[in-house]
Amino acid sequence: MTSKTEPMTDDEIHHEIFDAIVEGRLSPGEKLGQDDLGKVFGVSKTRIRPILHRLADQKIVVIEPMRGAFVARPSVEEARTVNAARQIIEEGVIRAATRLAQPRHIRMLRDIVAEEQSARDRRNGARAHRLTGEFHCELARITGNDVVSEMVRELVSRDSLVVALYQRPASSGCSLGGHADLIDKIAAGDENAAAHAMRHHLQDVMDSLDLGGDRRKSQALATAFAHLERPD
Amino acid sequence: MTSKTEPMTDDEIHHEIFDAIVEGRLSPGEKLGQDDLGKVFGVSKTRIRPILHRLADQKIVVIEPMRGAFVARPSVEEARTVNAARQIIEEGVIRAATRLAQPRHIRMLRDIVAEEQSARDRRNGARAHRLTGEFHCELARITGNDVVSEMVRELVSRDSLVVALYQRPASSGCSLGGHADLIDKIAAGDENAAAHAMRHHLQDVMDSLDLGGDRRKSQALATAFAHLERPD
DNA sequence: CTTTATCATATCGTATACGATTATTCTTGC
DNA sequence: GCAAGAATAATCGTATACGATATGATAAAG
Repeated sequence: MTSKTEPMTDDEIHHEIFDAIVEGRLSPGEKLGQDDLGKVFGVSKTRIRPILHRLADQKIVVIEPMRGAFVARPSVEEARTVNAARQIIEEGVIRAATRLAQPRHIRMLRDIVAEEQSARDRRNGARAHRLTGEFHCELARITGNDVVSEMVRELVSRDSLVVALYQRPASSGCSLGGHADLIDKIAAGDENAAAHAMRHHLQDVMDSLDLGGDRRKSQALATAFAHLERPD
Repeated sequence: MTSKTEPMTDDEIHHEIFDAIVEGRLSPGEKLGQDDLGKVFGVSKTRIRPILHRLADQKIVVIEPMRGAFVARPSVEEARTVNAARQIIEEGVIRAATRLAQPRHIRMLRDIVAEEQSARDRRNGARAHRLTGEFHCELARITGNDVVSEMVRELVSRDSLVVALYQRPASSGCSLGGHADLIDKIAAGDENAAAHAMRHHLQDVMDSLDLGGDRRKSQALATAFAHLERPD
């Protein structure tokens, strides 16, 4: 299996690492050694390096020069920025989706929410979280525009790291009603209401996080010890 | 100067090639040989390759396996998709910008339009085109959100290639009124009007292009038979 | 016993070298 | 004379090798 003969393509390796990060198999801050990854996939560093850089472009990996690559640990400020970006971008998306939505799209979205609910009932937080992201991606797909879908996908994946870092222990079911509400507004064809609901939904998600905590002390000592005011 | 001692960073090389493409110094379809670029920047292929892949991720370069990298030559379908994406994304952007715009922002936008007009009067099409893109980027910057700015920047750069390929010879001054109109709507604080104007402005830009023609074919043939004759 | 300086190790970043694939050119047959 | 096939040249993709830099340990000084 993982012994010898694997002509694994770059995209496959990328996708493998990408999923491992977004699905939480790799925790924020974890080191991603080039040689280690090369051994895992049976290739040399030469092919790993560009992939890590690509992941760094997607902001789910951080490369510290001469130190190595690590799973990104988004700062509180970055978390807020990504969420704000989603509020701006996805407002346009849901408006377009509302204009274009057809019955089958509505059904698909409702199916996802149902699965999401089911996963939560089973205490399967990982799956529920994945479906939450998928909901927004499928919503973007209604536009029929691959460029838009890809951008939303990128934003959602970055948000995955944010919730992985800052989610409150017992707050996994907060955004459920939000999605159902969005679907209702879309089904009703009320563009303004849908846009409004989307902004508030995303804001709710952000408010449900435990920002301002000392969660990221280990990462950015600069901010953790900002009160010391060390003169440069 | 360009002889020996240049510790040029990867980002600098990337930015150099990026600008050369967006500003039209490198035409769509042009080959980007790894060894050639390496010689130009005084480094080895090893550092060029990841940069080309990064440009490929940004969709302004195409990498054909075992063939090499070329400046992207977006198809008509891709051109339409990118424009449609801009209509969706930038609607959200201009709505946010309208909510947040302050007098200094309005002045900045007007300055850009003025420069744009000036460049057009001087028949400086290249500069005018660059300022057109900058207008949309600055508009995105009003949101104060780097993620949003970067996304708009990416879309605008892709559109640069589209107009480089499909722009009608004598249609360089079509979108001027559009920008001024957008500013008026923003200054008036009328979010819906601004969003509407943005969609139509981008649609106008698209309509002003010469799609559906055989521009793609003739360009390809032109380069293929460049050594034979000049039909121009 | 703490602190600082030095050394060893491990990992990253880059250049070079080699095999694989494609484009081009030349030859040969029709 | 033209077309098809083979050999050559050029370029891409990958692995290996080497130099540079940061981390951790060890030893010496206070």
